[in-house]
Amino acid sequence: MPIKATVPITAADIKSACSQCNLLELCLPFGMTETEINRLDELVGTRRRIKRQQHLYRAGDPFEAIYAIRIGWFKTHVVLEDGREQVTGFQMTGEMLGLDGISTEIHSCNAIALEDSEVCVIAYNRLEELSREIEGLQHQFHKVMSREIVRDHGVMMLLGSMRAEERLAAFLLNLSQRFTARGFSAAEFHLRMTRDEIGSYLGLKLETVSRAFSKFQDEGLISVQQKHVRITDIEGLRKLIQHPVAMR
Amino acid sequence: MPIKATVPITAADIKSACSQCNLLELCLPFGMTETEINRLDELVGTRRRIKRQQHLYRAGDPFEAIYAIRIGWFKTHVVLEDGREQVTGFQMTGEMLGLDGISTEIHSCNAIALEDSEVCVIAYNRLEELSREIEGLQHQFHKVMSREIVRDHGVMMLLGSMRAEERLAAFLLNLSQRFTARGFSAAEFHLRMTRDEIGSYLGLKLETVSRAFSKFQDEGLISVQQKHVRITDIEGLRKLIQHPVAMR
DNA sequence: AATTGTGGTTGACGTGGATCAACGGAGTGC
DNA sequence: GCACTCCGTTGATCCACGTCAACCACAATT
Repeated sequence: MPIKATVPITAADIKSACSQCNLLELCLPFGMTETEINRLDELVGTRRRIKRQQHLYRAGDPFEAIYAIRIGWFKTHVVLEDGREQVTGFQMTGEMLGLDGISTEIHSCNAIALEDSEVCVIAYNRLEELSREIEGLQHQFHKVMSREIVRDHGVMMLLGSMRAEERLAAFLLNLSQRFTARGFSAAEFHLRMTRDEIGSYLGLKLETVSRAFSKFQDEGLISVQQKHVRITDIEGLRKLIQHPVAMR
Repeated sequence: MPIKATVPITAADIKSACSQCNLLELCLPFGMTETEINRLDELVGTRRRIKRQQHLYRAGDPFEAIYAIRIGWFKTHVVLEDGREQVTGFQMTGEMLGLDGISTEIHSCNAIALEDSEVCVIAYNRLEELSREIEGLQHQFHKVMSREIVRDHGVMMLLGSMRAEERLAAFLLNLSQRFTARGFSAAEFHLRMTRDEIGSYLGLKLETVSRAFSKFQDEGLISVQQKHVRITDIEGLRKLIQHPVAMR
Protein backbone atom coordinates (compact mmCIF):
# COMPACT_ATOMS: atom_id res chain seq x y z
CA MET A 1 0.00 0.00 0.00
CA PRO A 2 1.56 3.30 -1.14
CA ILE A 3 2.36 5.89 1.48
CA LYS A 4 0.30 9.02 1.04
CA ALA A 5 2.16 12.16 0.04
CA THR A 6 2.65 14.46 2.98
CA VAL A 7 0.02 17.16 3.07
CA PRO A 8 -0.02 20.23 5.27
CA ILE A 9 -2.30 19.68 8.23
CA THR A 10 -4.59 22.55 8.98
CA ALA A 11 -5.93 23.47 12.40
CA ALA A 12 -9.31 21.99 11.49
CA ASP A 13 -7.70 18.71 10.63
CA ILE A 14 -5.93 18.56 13.92
CA LYS A 15 -9.21 19.29 15.57
CA SER A 16 -10.85 16.12 14.39
CA ALA A 17 -9.66 13.76 11.64
CA CYS A 18 -9.92 10.10 12.51
CA SER A 19 -7.87 9.48 9.42
CA GLN A 20 -4.92 11.26 11.04
CA CYS A 21 -5.32 9.59 14.39
CA ASN A 22 -2.99 6.89 15.63
CA LEU A 23 -5.68 5.15 17.63
CA LEU A 24 -7.35 3.58 14.62
CA GLU A 25 -6.99 -0.02 15.66
CA LEU A 26 -8.32 0.65 19.16
CA CYS A 27 -11.14 3.02 18.45
CA LEU A 28 -14.36 3.18 16.50
CA PRO A 29 -12.79 3.11 13.02
CA PHE A 30 -11.30 -0.34 13.54
CA GLY A 31 -11.82 -2.61 10.56
CA MET A 32 -12.98 0.14 8.22
CA THR A 33 -11.47 0.89 4.84
CA GLU A 34 -9.42 4.03 4.18
CA THR A 35 -12.25 5.57 2.19
CA GLU A 36 -14.68 4.88 4.97
CA ILE A 37 -12.37 6.35 7.57
CA ASN A 38 -12.04 9.52 5.55
CA ARG A 39 -15.80 9.88 5.76
CA LEU A 40 -15.59 9.54 9.53
CA ASP A 41 -13.82 12.86 9.66
CA GLU A 42 -17.21 14.50 9.18
CA LEU A 43 -18.47 12.67 12.22
CA VAL A 44 -16.02 13.69 14.87
CA GLY A 45 -16.97 17.29 15.37
CA THR A 46 -14.74 18.60 18.06
CA ARG A 47 -12.40 17.61 20.75
CA ARG A 48 -12.91 18.47 24.35
CA ARG A 49 -10.34 18.81 27.09
CA ILE A 50 -11.28 17.75 30.59
CA LYS A 51 -9.13 18.62 33.55
CA ARG A 52 -8.39 16.13 36.29
CA GLN A 53 -11.37 15.57 38.61
CA GLN A 54 -13.81 17.26 36.27
CA HIS A 55 -16.93 15.69 34.84
CA LEU A 56 -17.27 14.84 31.18
CA TYR A 57 -20.94 14.26 31.90
CA ARG A 58 -23.14 13.64 34.92
CA ALA A 59 -25.98 11.27 35.65
CA GLY A 60 -29.11 13.14 34.60
CA ASP A 61 -27.45 15.13 31.80
CA PRO A 62 -29.25 14.93 28.46
CA PHE A 63 -27.51 12.56 26.10
CA GLU A 64 -26.19 14.05 22.89
CA ALA A 65 -22.88 12.47 22.08
CA ILE A 66 -20.60 9.60 22.77
CA TYR A 67 -16.93 10.18 23.40
CA ALA A 68 -13.72 8.48 22.30
CA ILE A 69 -10.82 9.04 24.66
CA ARG A 70 -7.79 10.42 22.85
CA ILE A 71 -5.62 11.16 25.85
CA GLY A 72 -6.08 10.38 29.49
CA TRP A 73 -8.12 8.29 31.86
CA PHE A 74 -11.68 8.37 33.15
CA LYS A 75 -13.81 6.58 35.68
CA THR A 76 -17.55 6.10 35.45
CA HIS A 77 -19.70 5.62 38.50
CA VAL A 78 -23.30 5.36 39.61
CA VAL A 79 -24.64 6.82 42.84
CA LEU A 80 -27.48 5.55 45.02
CA GLU A 81 -29.94 7.96 46.70
CA ASP A 82 -28.22 7.43 50.03
CA GLY A 83 -24.91 8.48 48.54
CA ARG A 84 -23.25 5.13 48.08
CA GLU A 85 -21.08 5.08 44.99
CA GLN A 86 -20.11 2.26 42.71
CA VAL A 87 -17.37 2.71 40.15
CA THR A 88 -18.57 0.89 37.03
CA GLY A 89 -15.41 1.22 34.97
CA PHE A 90 -12.05 2.80 34.28
CA GLN A 91 -11.59 3.91 30.68
CA MET A 92 -8.36 4.66 28.87
CA THR A 93 -7.13 5.86 25.49
CA GLY A 94 -9.17 4.57 22.57
CA GLU A 95 -12.12 3.51 24.69
CA MET A 96 -15.67 4.84 24.44
CA LEU A 97 -17.72 6.75 26.96
CA GLY A 98 -21.38 7.65 27.03
CA LEU A 99 -23.05 4.49 25.72
CA ASP A 100 -25.21 4.42 28.84
CA GLY A 101 -27.07 7.50 27.59
CA ILE A 102 -28.55 5.96 24.45
CA SER A 103 -31.27 3.97 26.18
CA THR A 104 -33.16 6.83 27.83
CA GLU A 105 -31.44 9.79 26.20
CA ILE A 106 -30.30 10.75 29.68
CA HIS A 107 -26.94 9.76 31.06
CA SER A 108 -27.26 7.25 33.87
CA CYS A 109 -23.75 7.51 35.25
CA ASN A 110 -21.05 10.08 35.89
CA ALA A 111 -17.84 10.23 33.87
CA ILE A 112 -14.90 11.91 35.59
CA ALA A 113 -11.36 12.47 34.36
CA LEU A 114 -8.68 10.81 36.49
CA GLU A 115 -6.04 13.03 34.88
CA ASP A 116 -6.04 15.88 32.38
CA SER A 117 -7.65 14.28 29.35
CA GLU A 118 -8.95 14.85 25.87
CA VAL A 119 -11.89 13.24 24.11
CA CYS A 120 -13.33 13.25 20.60
CA VAL A 121 -16.96 14.28 20.65
CA ILE A 122 -19.14 12.11 18.40
CA ALA A 123 -22.60 13.58 17.91
CA TYR A 124 -24.93 10.65 18.33
CA ASN A 125 -27.51 11.54 15.69
CA ARG A 126 -24.69 11.95 13.15
CA LEU A 127 -23.30 8.59 14.19
CA GLU A 128 -26.64 6.92 13.56
CA GLU A 129 -26.96 8.64 10.19
CA LEU A 130 -23.49 7.72 9.08
CA SER A 131 -23.68 4.16 10.30
CA ARG A 132 -26.73 3.69 8.09
CA GLU A 133 -24.47 4.54 5.17
CA ILE A 134 -21.22 2.92 6.23
CA GLU A 135 -21.60 -0.73 6.97
CA GLY A 136 -18.19 -0.96 8.59
CA LEU A 137 -19.01 1.81 11.01
CA GLN A 138 -22.32 0.28 11.93
CA HIS A 139 -20.73 -3.07 12.56
CA GLN A 140 -17.87 -1.68 14.57
CA PHE A 141 -20.19 0.42 16.69
CA HIS A 142 -22.29 -2.62 17.50
CA LYS A 143 -19.16 -4.48 18.45
CA VAL A 144 -18.12 -1.70 20.79
CA MET A 145 -21.47 -1.85 22.57
CA SER A 146 -21.43 -5.62 22.75
CA ARG A 147 -17.88 -5.59 24.09
CA GLU A 148 -19.05 -3.34 26.89
CA ILE A 149 -21.79 -5.84 27.74
CA VAL A 150 -19.30 -8.69 27.81
CA ARG A 151 -16.92 -6.65 29.97
CA ASP A 152 -19.76 -5.93 32.38
CA HIS A 153 -20.50 -9.64 32.67
CA GLY A 154 -16.85 -10.16 33.57
CA VAL A 155 -17.16 -7.59 36.32
CA MET A 156 -20.27 -9.33 37.62
CA MET A 157 -18.31 -12.58 37.79
CA LEU A 158 -15.59 -10.76 39.66
CA LEU A 159 -17.97 -9.12 42.13
CA GLY A 160 -20.25 -12.08 42.58
CA SER A 161 -17.91 -15.03 42.66
CA MET A 162 -14.33 -14.03 43.42
CA ARG A 163 -12.54 -13.28 46.68
CA ALA A 164 -10.62 -10.11 47.40
CA GLU A 165 -7.20 -11.21 46.15
CA GLU A 166 -8.59 -12.82 43.03
CA ARG A 167 -10.41 -9.60 42.23
CA LEU A 168 -7.28 -7.52 42.52
CA ALA A 169 -5.27 -10.03 40.49
CA ALA A 170 -7.92 -9.96 37.76
CA PHE A 171 -7.90 -6.18 37.85
CA LEU A 172 -4.12 -5.96 37.45
CA LEU A 173 -4.09 -8.51 34.64
CA ASN A 174 -6.81 -6.61 32.86
CA LEU A 175 -4.88 -3.34 33.11
CA SER A 176 -1.71 -5.06 31.96
CA GLN A 177 -3.47 -6.45 28.92
CA ARG A 178 -4.96 -3.09 28.00
CA PHE A 179 -1.60 -1.36 28.34
CA THR A 180 -0.07 -4.02 26.11
CA ALA A 181 -2.70 -3.42 23.44
CA ARG A 182 -1.60 0.23 23.39
CA GLY A 183 2.07 -0.56 23.06
CA PHE A 184 2.97 0.12 26.68
CA SER A 185 4.72 -2.20 29.06
CA ALA A 186 2.63 -5.11 30.25
CA ALA A 187 4.65 -5.33 33.44
CA GLU A 188 5.14 -1.82 34.67
CA PHE A 189 2.59 0.94 34.87
CA HIS A 190 1.20 3.83 36.78
CA LEU A 191 -2.25 3.55 38.34
CA ARG A 192 -4.37 6.63 37.77
CA MET A 193 -6.89 5.78 40.46
CA THR A 194 -6.75 5.73 44.24
CA ARG A 195 -7.10 2.66 46.45
CA ASP A 196 -10.56 3.86 47.31
CA GLU A 197 -11.60 3.98 43.64
CA ILE A 198 -10.12 0.54 42.99
CA GLY A 199 -11.99 -0.69 46.03
CA SER A 200 -15.26 0.75 44.82
CA TYR A 201 -14.81 -0.91 41.45
CA LEU A 202 -13.90 -4.26 43.01
CA GLY A 203 -16.53 -4.17 45.75
CA LEU A 204 -13.90 -3.92 48.49
CA LYS A 205 -12.83 -1.36 51.08
CA LEU A 206 -9.65 0.56 50.45
CA GLU A 207 -7.91 -1.14 53.38
CA THR A 208 -8.58 -4.53 51.83
CA VAL A 209 -7.18 -3.36 48.51
CA SER A 210 -4.10 -2.03 50.25
CA ARG A 211 -3.58 -5.27 52.16
CA ALA A 212 -3.92 -7.32 48.99
CA PHE A 213 -1.29 -5.16 47.28
CA SER A 214 1.05 -5.71 50.23
CA LYS A 215 0.38 -9.44 50.23
CA PHE A 216 1.15 -9.70 46.51
CA GLN A 217 4.39 -7.85 47.13
CA ASP A 218 5.35 -10.13 50.01
CA GLU A 219 4.69 -13.11 47.79
CA GLY A 220 6.91 -11.71 45.05
CA LEU A 221 4.12 -11.34 42.51
CA ILE A 222 4.43 -7.60 42.12
CA SER A 223 6.26 -4.65 43.54
CA VAL A 224 4.20 -1.63 44.43
CA GLN A 225 5.04 1.81 45.60
CA GLN A 226 2.00 4.00 45.84
CA LYS A 227 0.56 4.19 42.35
CA HIS A 228 3.55 2.60 40.64
CA VAL A 229 3.10 -1.12 39.96
CA ARG A 230 5.54 -3.62 38.51
CA ILE A 231 4.30 -7.14 37.84
CA THR A 232 7.16 -9.55 38.52
CA ASP A 233 5.28 -12.82 38.20
CA ILE A 234 2.42 -12.54 35.77
CA GLU A 235 1.91 -16.30 35.72
CA GLY A 236 1.60 -16.26 39.48
CA LEU A 237 -1.20 -13.74 39.22
CA ARG A 238 -2.95 -15.87 36.62
CA LYS A 239 -2.70 -18.98 38.77
CA LEU A 240 -4.22 -17.07 41.64
CA ILE A 241 -7.42 -16.73 39.65
CA GLN A 242 -7.49 -20.17 38.12
CA HIS A 243 -6.65 -21.99 41.33
CA PRO A 244 -8.19 -20.03 44.16
CA VAL A 245 -6.38 -20.31 47.48
CA ALA A 246 -8.99 -22.32 49.35
CA MET A 247 -10.60 -25.45 47.98
CA ARG A 248 -14.18 -24.24 48.08
CA MET B 1 -56.68 4.11 13.07
CA PRO B 2 -58.94 1.64 11.19
CA ILE B 3 -58.90 -1.95 12.21
CA LYS B 4 -57.50 -4.16 9.49
CA ALA B 5 -59.89 -6.57 7.84
CA THR B 6 -59.47 -10.03 9.20
CA VAL B 7 -57.23 -12.08 6.98
CA PRO B 8 -56.60 -15.78 7.18
CA ILE B 9 -53.33 -16.41 8.98
CA THR B 10 -51.14 -18.94 7.29
CA ALA B 11 -48.66 -21.17 9.03
CA ALA B 12 -45.85 -18.92 7.84
CA ASP B 13 -47.47 -15.92 9.43
CA ILE B 14 -47.78 -17.64 12.73
CA LYS B 15 -44.19 -18.64 12.39
CA SER B 16 -42.91 -15.10 12.51
CA ALA B 17 -44.83 -11.83 12.05
CA CYS B 18 -43.88 -9.08 14.47
CA SER B 19 -46.90 -7.23 13.15
CA GLN B 20 -49.18 -9.90 14.65
CA CYS B 21 -47.34 -10.09 17.92
CA ASN B 22 -48.69 -8.65 21.13
CA LEU B 23 -45.27 -7.86 22.55
CA LEU B 24 -44.71 -4.82 20.38
CA GLU B 25 -44.25 -2.32 23.13
CA LEU B 26 -41.76 -4.48 24.98
CA CYS B 27 -39.73 -5.87 22.16
CA LEU B 28 -37.53 -4.67 19.34
CA PRO B 29 -40.31 -3.03 17.27
CA PHE B 30 -41.10 -0.51 19.99
CA GLY B 31 -41.54 2.99 18.61
CA MET B 32 -41.67 1.93 14.99
CA THR B 33 -44.46 2.82 12.57
CA GLU B 34 -46.92 0.23 11.26
CA THR B 35 -45.24 0.23 7.86
CA GLU B 36 -41.87 -0.30 9.42
CA ILE B 37 -43.15 -3.12 11.57
CA ASN B 38 -44.58 -4.85 8.54
CA ARG B 39 -41.08 -4.86 7.07
CA LEU B 40 -39.79 -6.48 10.25
CA ASP B 41 -41.72 -9.58 9.37
CA GLU B 42 -38.98 -10.36 6.85
CA LEU B 43 -36.45 -10.17 9.65
CA VAL B 44 -37.78 -12.65 12.13
CA GLY B 45 -37.13 -15.87 10.32
CA THR B 46 -38.27 -18.60 12.61
CA ARG B 47 -39.26 -19.37 16.10
CA ARG B 48 -37.51 -21.86 18.25
CA ARG B 49 -38.84 -23.81 21.18
CA ILE B 50 -36.51 -24.55 24.05
CA LYS B 51 -37.43 -27.04 26.71
CA ARG B 52 -36.77 -26.34 30.37
CA GLN B 53 -33.10 -26.73 31.32
CA GLN B 54 -31.97 -26.73 27.69
CA HIS B 55 -29.47 -24.33 26.19
CA LEU B 56 -30.49 -21.71 23.67
CA TYR B 57 -26.78 -21.20 23.08
CA ARG B 58 -23.54 -21.93 24.89
CA ALA B 59 -20.40 -19.96 25.54
CA GLY B 60 -18.14 -20.70 22.58
CA ASP B 61 -20.95 -21.17 20.06
CA PRO B 62 -20.57 -19.14 16.89
CA PHE B 63 -22.82 -16.10 16.92
CA GLU B 64 -25.44 -15.89 14.20
CA ALA B 65 -28.58 -14.49 15.66
CA ILE B 66 -30.10 -12.64 18.53
CA TYR B 67 -33.29 -13.84 20.14
CA ALA B 68 -36.44 -12.19 21.38
CA ILE B 69 -38.26 -14.17 24.04
CA ARG B 70 -41.89 -14.78 23.11
CA ILE B 71 -42.81 -17.15 25.89
CA GLY B 72 -40.89 -18.25 28.93
CA TRP B 73 -37.88 -17.45 31.04
CA PHE B 74 -34.14 -17.77 30.61
CA LYS B 75 -31.03 -17.27 32.65
CA THR B 76 -27.62 -16.36 31.26
CA HIS B 77 -24.42 -17.25 33.03
CA VAL B 78 -20.67 -17.20 32.63
CA VAL B 79 -18.36 -19.94 33.86
CA LEU B 80 -14.77 -19.63 35.09
CA GLU B 81 -12.15 -22.28 34.23
CA ASP B 82 -12.38 -23.69 37.74
CA GLY B 83 -16.11 -24.19 37.33
CA ARG B 84 -17.42 -21.25 39.33
CA GLU B 85 -20.61 -19.91 37.81
CA GLN B 86 -22.06 -16.44 37.83
CA VAL B 87 -25.61 -15.83 36.68
CA THR B 88 -25.51 -12.58 34.71
CA GLY B 89 -29.23 -12.16 34.18
CA PHE B 90 -32.75 -13.55 34.14
CA GLN B 91 -34.68 -12.72 30.99
CA MET B 92 -38.42 -12.82 30.46
CA THR B 93 -40.98 -12.26 27.71
CA GLY B 94 -40.09 -9.47 25.31
CA GLU B 95 -36.45 -9.30 26.34
CA MET B 96 -33.45 -9.94 24.10
CA LEU B 97 -30.81 -12.62 24.31
CA GLY B 98 -27.52 -13.03 22.49
CA LEU B 99 -26.16 -9.49 22.41
CA ASP B 100 -22.96 -10.76 24.04
CA GLY B 101 -22.08 -12.56 20.82
CA ILE B 102 -21.77 -9.51 18.58
CA SER B 103 -18.39 -8.37 19.86
CA THR B 104 -16.33 -11.45 18.97
CA GLU B 105 -18.88 -13.34 16.89
CA ILE B 106 -18.68 -16.05 19.52
CA HIS B 107 -21.11 -16.26 22.40
CA SER B 108 -19.46 -15.49 25.70
CA CYS B 109 -22.16 -16.79 28.00
CA ASN B 110 -24.69 -19.59 28.24
CA ALA B 111 -28.42 -19.06 27.85
CA ILE B 112 -30.63 -21.69 29.46
CA ALA B 113 -34.41 -21.94 29.59
CA LEU B 114 -35.86 -21.88 33.11
CA GLU B 115 -39.14 -23.24 31.77
CA ASP B 116 -40.41 -24.42 28.40
CA SER B 117 -39.93 -21.35 26.25
CA GLU B 118 -40.15 -19.96 22.76
CA VAL B 119 -37.96 -17.36 21.08
CA CYS B 120 -37.99 -15.45 17.81
CA VAL B 121 -34.76 -15.98 15.91
CA ILE B 122 -33.41 -12.75 14.43
CA ALA B 123 -30.57 -13.37 11.97
CA TYR B 124 -27.95 -10.83 12.88
CA ASN B 125 -26.72 -9.98 9.40
CA ARG B 126 -30.32 -9.37 8.32
CA LEU B 127 -30.82 -7.15 11.35
CA GLU B 128 -27.82 -5.03 10.41
CA GLU B 129 -29.02 -4.78 6.82
CA LEU B 130 -32.52 -3.82 7.75
CA SER B 131 -31.48 -1.36 10.41
CA ARG B 132 -29.48 0.50 7.77
CA GLU B 133 -32.78 0.98 5.97
CA ILE B 134 -35.18 1.49 8.84
CA GLU B 135 -34.13 4.28 11.15
CA GLY B 136 -36.62 3.30 13.83
CA LEU B 137 -35.24 -0.22 13.95
CA GLN B 138 -31.67 1.00 14.17
CA HIS B 139 -32.53 3.38 16.96
CA GLN B 140 -34.53 0.85 18.91
CA PHE B 141 -31.81 -1.77 18.60
CA HIS B 142 -29.24 0.66 19.95
CA LYS B 143 -31.54 1.43 22.83
CA VAL B 144 -31.90 -2.24 23.63
CA MET B 145 -28.11 -2.64 23.80
CA SER B 146 -27.68 0.50 25.86
CA ARG B 147 -30.41 -0.60 28.24
CA GLU B 148 -28.51 -3.80 28.82
CA ILE B 149 -25.39 -1.79 29.69
CA VAL B 150 -27.35 0.34 32.15
CA ARG B 151 -28.91 -2.74 33.68
CA ASP B 152 -25.46 -4.27 34.10
CA HIS B 153 -24.28 -1.15 35.92
CA GLY B 154 -27.20 -1.56 38.28
CA VAL B 155 -26.15 -5.12 38.99
CA MET B 156 -22.60 -3.92 39.68
CA MET B 157 -23.97 -1.46 42.21
CA LEU B 158 -25.94 -4.26 43.76
CA LEU B 159 -23.00 -6.65 43.93
CA GLY B 160 -20.41 -4.09 44.88
CA SER B 161 -22.19 -1.85 47.35
CA MET B 162 -25.28 -3.49 48.81
CA ARG B 163 -25.74 -5.95 51.63
CA ALA B 164 -27.60 -9.25 51.36
CA GLU B 165 -31.08 -8.05 52.25
CA GLU B 166 -30.82 -4.94 50.13
CA ARG B 167 -29.82 -7.10 47.18
CA LEU B 168 -32.80 -9.37 47.57
CA ALA B 169 -35.16 -6.42 48.03
CA ALA B 170 -33.79 -4.80 44.87
CA PHE B 171 -34.20 -8.09 43.04
CA LEU B 172 -37.83 -8.50 44.08
CA LEU B 173 -38.66 -4.90 43.21
CA ASN B 174 -37.06 -5.34 39.81
CA LEU B 175 -39.10 -8.48 39.13
CA SER B 176 -42.25 -6.76 40.32
CA GLN B 177 -41.65 -3.85 38.00
CA ARG B 178 -41.02 -6.11 35.02
CA PHE B 179 -44.14 -8.13 35.71
CA THR B 180 -46.14 -4.91 35.90
CA ALA B 181 -44.81 -3.78 32.52
CA ARG B 182 -46.23 -6.99 31.09
CA GLY B 183 -49.63 -6.57 32.64
CA PHE B 184 -49.14 -9.07 35.43
CA SER B 185 -49.56 -8.47 39.11
CA ALA B 186 -46.87 -6.34 40.70
CA ALA B 187 -47.46 -7.99 44.04
CA GLU B 188 -47.84 -11.66 43.42
CA PHE B 189 -45.72 -13.85 41.19
CA HIS B 190 -44.03 -17.14 40.69
CA LEU B 191 -40.25 -17.31 40.70
CA ARG B 192 -38.86 -19.41 37.88
CA MET B 193 -35.41 -19.76 39.40
CA THR B 194 -34.08 -21.67 42.42
CA ARG B 195 -32.58 -20.08 45.54
CA ASP B 196 -29.20 -21.18 44.27
CA GLU B 197 -29.67 -19.32 40.98
CA ILE B 198 -30.91 -16.21 42.76
CA GLY B 199 -27.87 -16.46 45.02
CA SER B 200 -25.51 -16.74 42.09
CA TYR B 201 -27.05 -13.67 40.50
CA LEU B 202 -26.91 -11.69 43.74
CA GLY B 203 -23.46 -12.86 44.80
CA LEU B 204 -24.84 -14.74 47.79
CA LYS B 205 -25.11 -18.34 48.94
CA LEU B 206 -28.47 -20.04 48.70
CA GLU B 207 -28.76 -20.24 52.50
CA THR B 208 -28.37 -16.48 52.75
CA VAL B 209 -31.07 -15.97 50.15
CA SER B 210 -33.36 -18.34 51.99
CA ARG B 211 -32.75 -16.57 55.31
CA ALA B 212 -33.42 -13.18 53.76
CA PHE B 213 -36.72 -14.46 52.35
CA SER B 214 -37.69 -15.73 55.80
CA LYS B 215 -36.65 -12.45 57.44
CA PHE B 216 -38.76 -10.44 55.00
CA GLN B 217 -41.67 -12.70 55.78
CA ASP B 218 -41.21 -12.33 59.55
CA GLU B 219 -41.15 -8.57 59.07
CA GLY B 220 -44.39 -8.64 57.10
CA LEU B 221 -42.84 -7.37 53.88
CA ILE B 222 -43.69 -10.41 51.81
CA SER B 223 -45.14 -13.84 52.11
CA VAL B 224 -43.23 -16.65 50.50
CA GLN B 225 -43.91 -20.25 49.98
CA GLN B 226 -41.29 -21.96 47.89
CA LYS B 227 -41.34 -20.18 44.55
CA HIS B 228 -44.55 -18.31 45.18
CA VAL B 229 -44.02 -14.72 46.37
CA ARG B 230 -46.52 -12.11 47.44
CA ILE B 231 -45.28 -8.63 48.24
CA THR B 232 -47.37 -7.23 51.07
CA ASP B 233 -45.40 -4.05 51.75
CA ILE B 234 -43.74 -2.74 48.62
CA GLU B 235 -42.86 0.56 50.30
CA GLY B 236 -41.15 -1.33 53.06
CA LEU B 237 -38.97 -3.06 50.50
CA ARG B 238 -38.13 0.26 48.88
CA LYS B 239 -37.19 1.81 52.21
CA LEU B 240 -34.89 -1.09 52.88
CA ILE B 241 -32.77 -0.03 49.94
CA GLN B 242 -32.93 3.71 50.47
CA HIS B 243 -32.27 3.53 54.19
CA PRO B 244 -29.99 0.60 54.77
CA VAL B 245 -30.35 -1.02 58.18
CA ALA B 246 -26.99 0.05 59.58
CA MET B 247 -25.73 3.63 59.46
CA ARG B 248 -22.58 2.96 57.48
C1' DA C 1 -48.50 -45.93 49.34
C1' DA C 2 -43.64 -46.23 49.26
C1' DT C 3 -39.29 -44.42 47.19
C1' DT C 4 -36.14 -41.31 45.52
C1' DG C 5 -34.42 -36.91 44.34
C1' DT C 6 -34.37 -32.05 44.24
C1' DG C 7 -34.95 -27.83 46.41
C1' DG C 8 -35.80 -25.08 50.58
C1' DT C 9 -35.32 -24.01 55.61
C1' DT C 10 -33.00 -23.52 59.83
C1' DG C 11 -29.33 -23.87 63.36
C1' DA C 12 -24.44 -23.82 65.01
C1' DC C 13 -20.17 -22.28 64.06
C1' DG C 14 -16.14 -20.22 61.41
C1' DT C 15 -13.90 -16.63 58.72
C1' DG C 16 -12.92 -13.07 55.13
C1' DG C 17 -13.26 -8.72 54.83
C1' DA C 18 -15.33 -4.47 57.12
C1' DT C 19 -14.63 -1.23 60.67
C1' DC C 20 -12.07 1.63 63.72
C1' DA C 21 -7.90 3.74 64.72
C1' DA C 22 -3.21 5.30 64.51
C1' DC C 23 0.48 6.70 61.83
C1' DG C 24 3.56 7.78 57.98
C1' DG C 25 4.80 9.57 53.44
C1' DA C 26 4.00 12.26 49.08
C1' DG C 27 2.51 16.12 46.99
C1' DT C 28 0.94 21.06 47.08
C1' DG C 29 0.61 25.83 48.38
C1' DC C 30 2.63 29.46 50.91
C1' DG D 1 11.55 25.10 54.34
C1' DC D 2 7.04 24.38 56.71
C1' DA D 3 2.21 23.35 57.14
C1' DC D 4 -1.53 21.10 55.39
C1' DT D 5 -4.13 17.70 53.04
C1' DC D 6 -4.74 13.60 50.80
C1' DC D 7 -3.58 8.98 50.31
C1' DG D 8 -1.75 4.63 51.65
C1' DT D 9 -0.33 1.20 55.19
C1' DT D 10 -0.89 -1.65 59.09
C1' DG D 11 -2.86 -3.50 63.43
C1' DA D 12 -6.83 -4.91 66.46
C1' DT D 13 -11.41 -6.09 66.66
C1' DC D 14 -16.04 -7.18 64.93
C1' DC D 15 -19.75 -9.06 62.27
C1' DA D 16 -22.26 -10.40 57.94
C1' DC D 17 -22.24 -13.95 55.41
C1' DG D 18 -20.25 -18.48 54.27
C1' DT D 19 -19.86 -23.28 55.64
C1' DC D 20 -21.45 -27.51 57.41
C1' DA D 21 -25.10 -30.29 58.71
C1' DA D 22 -29.67 -31.93 59.74
C1' DC D 23 -34.17 -32.03 58.36
C1' DC D 24 -38.41 -31.15 55.79
C1' DA D 25 -41.66 -30.32 51.66
C1' DC D 26 -42.95 -31.54 47.40
C1' DA D 27 -42.87 -33.76 42.84
C1' DA D 28 -41.90 -37.52 39.98
C1' DT D 29 -41.59 -42.54 39.60
C1' DT D 30 -42.87 -47.07 40.74
